[in-house]
Amino acid sequence: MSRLKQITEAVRDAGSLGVADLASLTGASEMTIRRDLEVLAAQGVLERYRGGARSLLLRGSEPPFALRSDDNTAAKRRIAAAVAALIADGESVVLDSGTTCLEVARLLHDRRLTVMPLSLHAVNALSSSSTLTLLVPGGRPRPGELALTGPLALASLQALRFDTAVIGCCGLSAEHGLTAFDLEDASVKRAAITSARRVIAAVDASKLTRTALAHVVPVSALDAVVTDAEGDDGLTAAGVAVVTA
Amino acid sequence: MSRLKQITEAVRDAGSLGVADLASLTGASEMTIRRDLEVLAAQGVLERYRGGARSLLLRGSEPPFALRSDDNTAAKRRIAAAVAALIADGESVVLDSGTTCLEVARLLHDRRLTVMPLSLHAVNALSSSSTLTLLVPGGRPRPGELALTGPLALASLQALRFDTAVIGCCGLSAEHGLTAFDLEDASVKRAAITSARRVIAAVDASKLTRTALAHVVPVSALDAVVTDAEGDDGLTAAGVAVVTA
DNA sequence: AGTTTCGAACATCACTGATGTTCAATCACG
DNA sequence: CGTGATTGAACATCAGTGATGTTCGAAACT
Repeated sequence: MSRLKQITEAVRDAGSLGVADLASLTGASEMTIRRDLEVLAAQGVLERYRGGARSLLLRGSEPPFALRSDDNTAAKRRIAAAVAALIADGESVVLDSGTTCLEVARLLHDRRLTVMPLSLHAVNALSSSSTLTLLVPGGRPRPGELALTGPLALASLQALRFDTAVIGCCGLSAEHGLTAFDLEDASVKRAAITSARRVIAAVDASKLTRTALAHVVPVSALDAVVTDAEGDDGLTAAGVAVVTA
Repeated sequence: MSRLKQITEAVRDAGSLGVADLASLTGASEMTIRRDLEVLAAQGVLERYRGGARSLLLRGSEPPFALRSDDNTAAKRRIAAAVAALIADGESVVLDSGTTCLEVARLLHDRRLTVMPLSLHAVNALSSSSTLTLLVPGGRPRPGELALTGPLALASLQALRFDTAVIGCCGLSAEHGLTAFDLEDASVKRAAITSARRVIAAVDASKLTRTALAHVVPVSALDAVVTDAEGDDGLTAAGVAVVTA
């Protein structure tokens, strides 16, 4: 686990912690801890005060992109590979924001497809491809996440029709459907789903036990769920094809 | 001058050249030349054949972004600084693609503004800013240049009104107005100009003696031209404020 | 006023990317 | 079909960059 994440979690669990505590916890020097706190404060994870820092992470909010991106990479890669295998050459694909979908983007780099990613991270991963047609939606990028949101993003999606939408999420259950932490994200996801003929949700196991604030769609709107979990949680019963990566 | 540019120009001037020639010209090993040719071929600058490469650069086309970006940086920085000084805090700005405008973007990073850049390079330069409101237009990024074009870009621009447009170009003269190499770019520039109350053109000296294929607007559509050249070329007579950086 | 904390500046180190060298495989041409 | 030139993969080397630690003067609490 990276030191940044270690600090984030220690501060979150304790509410607030001193620089010296964090230094002895991580084994790094106090100067390094201060530099880390500066980075995390810039990301909005915590707030510094003289001598330490206090957490700003609320329950129900999401840790920032940079800290999630190397979480569980193995599972994400497997899920992404399974998703990529479901996509046929020549298709047009809208690709959601989030770390799992970013892995999907990397796998699509040399494919022959039309892709519209909903986050600038994925746009950057794909912008050097010479084989695929890249479409950028408009919008206001959310800091850190770089997910495109707002009326421009919705308008871009409404103007187009895709063969497939690949959607990530923060929570998924047969009961509560697909949920997201951010309200704006939720409406973008919904617009993406509406614009696509087929909807694939890419969901790692941890999301299947979680429900987030914003409801996006019921599971009946999904055609397939790709996950690394064993349990099914009633998804098949709801008429969704579950693919285990 | 970078070795890549040296190779590009030597091949362009000779039509085609051998690997050994390029190695002795640049002082690098043949292996390095081969790797360079691979890069340049991927950018569409030239075409490789066994033993050498032949140029693909047509007269009237533009060398790729990566080769222009560290050309004349001093002049670009000065122009960019003068442009940034013309923009007041709180304004909304649409920022054209191109290397000069990318320098402007870097200077706007910590300002309090609303900015919509028309190229992904500038988007990336600004996406880490916490002070400004960043808007991304939709569109299809042109390879290399990463300038956003097409109906989505036009729609994004038509949906908004800006205080200021900062426009780069490939050619500018009192007689032929503002011109660009790429037709799609030209319509995006025109849409940006139409959506803005005030139009500033950022133009280095080399552009003032050049005219490109696509006509964008006459000089009368410009409010100010920021340049590093001494000569005026009849711009002032056409009613444009000329700022010499 | 005294003590603690902070951050700028420099030193150090690991790592990445660029370049060169070697050599087996491939290609073009006679 | 053979021969010599050309290519690119693999490894070695080196410089530049980024991360970390140390020091020390300045700033902030008590």
